[in-house]
Amino acid sequence: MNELQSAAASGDGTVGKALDILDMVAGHGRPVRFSELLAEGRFPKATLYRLLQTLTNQGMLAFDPERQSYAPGMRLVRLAHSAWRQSSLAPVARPHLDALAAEVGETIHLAQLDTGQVLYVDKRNARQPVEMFSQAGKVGPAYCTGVGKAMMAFLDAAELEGVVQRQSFHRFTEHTLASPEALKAELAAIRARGYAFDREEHEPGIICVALPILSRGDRVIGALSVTSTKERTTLAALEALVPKIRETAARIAAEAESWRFPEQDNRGGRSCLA
Amino acid sequence: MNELQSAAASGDGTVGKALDILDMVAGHGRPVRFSELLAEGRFPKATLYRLLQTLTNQGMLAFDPERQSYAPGMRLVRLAHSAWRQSSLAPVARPHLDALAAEVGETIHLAQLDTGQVLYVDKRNARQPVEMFSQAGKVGPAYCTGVGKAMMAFLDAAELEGVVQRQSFHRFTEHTLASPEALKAELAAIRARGYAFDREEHEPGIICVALPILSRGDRVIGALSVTSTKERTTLAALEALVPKIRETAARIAAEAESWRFPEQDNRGGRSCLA
DNA sequence: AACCAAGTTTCACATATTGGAACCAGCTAG
DNA sequence: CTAGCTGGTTCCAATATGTGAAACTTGGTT
Repeated sequence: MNELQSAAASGDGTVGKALDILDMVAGHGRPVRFSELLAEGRFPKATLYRLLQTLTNQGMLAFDPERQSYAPGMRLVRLAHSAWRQSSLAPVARPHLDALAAEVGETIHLAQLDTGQVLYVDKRNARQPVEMFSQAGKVGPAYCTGVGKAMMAFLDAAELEGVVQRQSFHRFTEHTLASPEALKAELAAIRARGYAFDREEHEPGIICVALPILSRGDRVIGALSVTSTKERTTLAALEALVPKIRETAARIAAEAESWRFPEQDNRGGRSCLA
Repeated sequence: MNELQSAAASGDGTVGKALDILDMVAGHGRPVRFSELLAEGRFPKATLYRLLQTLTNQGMLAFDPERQSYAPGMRLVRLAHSAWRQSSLAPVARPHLDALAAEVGETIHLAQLDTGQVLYVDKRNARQPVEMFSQAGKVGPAYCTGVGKAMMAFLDAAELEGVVQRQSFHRFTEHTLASPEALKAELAAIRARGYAFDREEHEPGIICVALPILSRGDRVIGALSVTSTKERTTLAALEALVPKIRETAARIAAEAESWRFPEQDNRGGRSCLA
C-alpha cells in the first residue's frame, strides 16, 4: 500500500487532503484563486472545490467574494494561540528571553525545529516594538540559519538524515552552505564547539551565534540565537556572549523539564496590565 | 442556496469533525487525555481515536507519549502566521497603531469579530514589551468588551441577531450587561454616539473606549480600543481621545480598502516540498 | 452571436469512515 | 493469583462519504 511515502505529507484520508489544501493556500502568502490552486494539479476540480468550501465554512479559510480568492482564516489564529501557549517553548522561555535581551542589546530569536524547518516562536527586538505574529510562526530554512544549524548539530544520526533530506540548499548568499556534505562538516564542528554561527549564510550582512536548547539526555528542544549585522559587530564579539546565552538556554531547558501544566482549566478572563 | 443558517459549527463531513476535535483540544488550554475527550461524549471511541491519530500525524496535534496527552501542534502556528498576515487587519493597521500608541500613552487593542467573539489581532502595551501570541489570537466575549460592543453596534439586524445569540451573558462584574435586552439598548446608544465604553463590564477596575473600524458602506471590519484602569484615568478622559482614535480607525479603514496584495508571490524559498 | 475561461453542480461508483464490539495492557482489590 | 477495573488500541462488515469525469452555468471578450 504505502512504503516510503510515510514521513511527511498527506495520506490520511480526507482530512489529510483538506489540510494539504490549507497548506497550499497558506503557502502562497496572498489570496489565491480557485484556478491557481487547481493549476497546481494536486487535486481534481470537484474535489478541490468541495474541500475549499468545507474549509471555508469552517472558518479555516476566508473567501473574499469580491476578489474571488481564498486566504487562511481567522480560526487558525485562535487555534494557534492555544498551540503556542501549550506546545511551544515560548511561554516558559519568556522571562529568560527578557532577561537576556536586557543584557545583550541585540535581537534574540527563540526557535524550534518543525518538519525540517526552523520555526520561530519568539523574538526580542533590540529596539523598536516587537512585531507579533509577524515573527512568531514564521518559518525559515534550517541549513543556513544559526538556530537551524545549532539544532541539527545535536540531532541523532537518524533524525538528522531526515532533516537534511528536507533542506533545499538554495544558495541565498555566497556564504551559504549549499550541499549536504558542506552542511554535515559544519554540523560536526558545531557539535564539537557547542554553538553555531551564521556567517551571512542566509542574508548578506547578517550574522549570529546560536545555541541549542537541550533537555535531559541531550534531546534538542529548541535553539536560541543572538543576531546582529556585520556593521554593528563581529563574530568574535558575538562569540563572547556564548556563556550568557548558554546559561539562558540551560535555564529554559531546566524549566521546560519541570513545567507541568497548572491544573487550573482555561477560560477565565485574562487581560492586560502587569 | 443558503447563507445565514447552520452557520459555524460542525457538520461538514469528516473534516468538520476533525476540526471540531481540534477545537476541543485547544479549548482545554492544557494537554488532554484521550479519555477526557471521550468523556465529552461528542464522538464514539473509535472515531475519536482515529481522528486524533490523523490530526497528530499531520502535525495539527502534538502527542506527548510520556504524559499520554494531546495538545495543539506547531503546524497551527505556521499556518496562523500566514493567516494573520493575510486575513487580519493587523498588517495594515500596524503603523497606525504605533502612531496612536505614541500619542496616547495607554494600552491599545485591535480586534475583529469572529464567530460572535472578539478576536484580538494586535496590541500595543503602554509600557513593557509586547507579549506576542499571548495576546494575538486571544479571544474574548463581545457583549462585555469595548471592542465587542463597538463592532456589534454597527452590524445590520440580521448579523447582529446571530451574534447576540452566541453571547453567554456571563456576569463577570456587577456592571456586566447580562441580558440581550440590556445589550441591545446599549448598542443603540453606541450606534448613536459613535463609540463604546467598557465600564468595568469585563474586569473590575478596567475601563476603555472603543470605536468600530468601518469600511466603505459601513461594514464592520474591526475595532480599536484604548484601555486603562479606573485609578489611572476616567471615562471622560478616555472620551477625549475619541477624535484621535476615530482618525486612526479611519486611516486603517481607508488603507484596508485599497490594500491589494502585492503581486509578488510567496517568499523566495521553497514551495511545499524539498 | 459565438466563444472561452472560470467557477459550480451532477451523479454513478468505490473508497474511506463508521462505531459496536472484541481485545489488550496495566492496575488494584479481593 | 484471579477477577474486575479503567484507559487505550484494533477489527470489520455496513454504509455513509467522498470521488472526479463530465455536463452545465456565468460572465466577460471578440
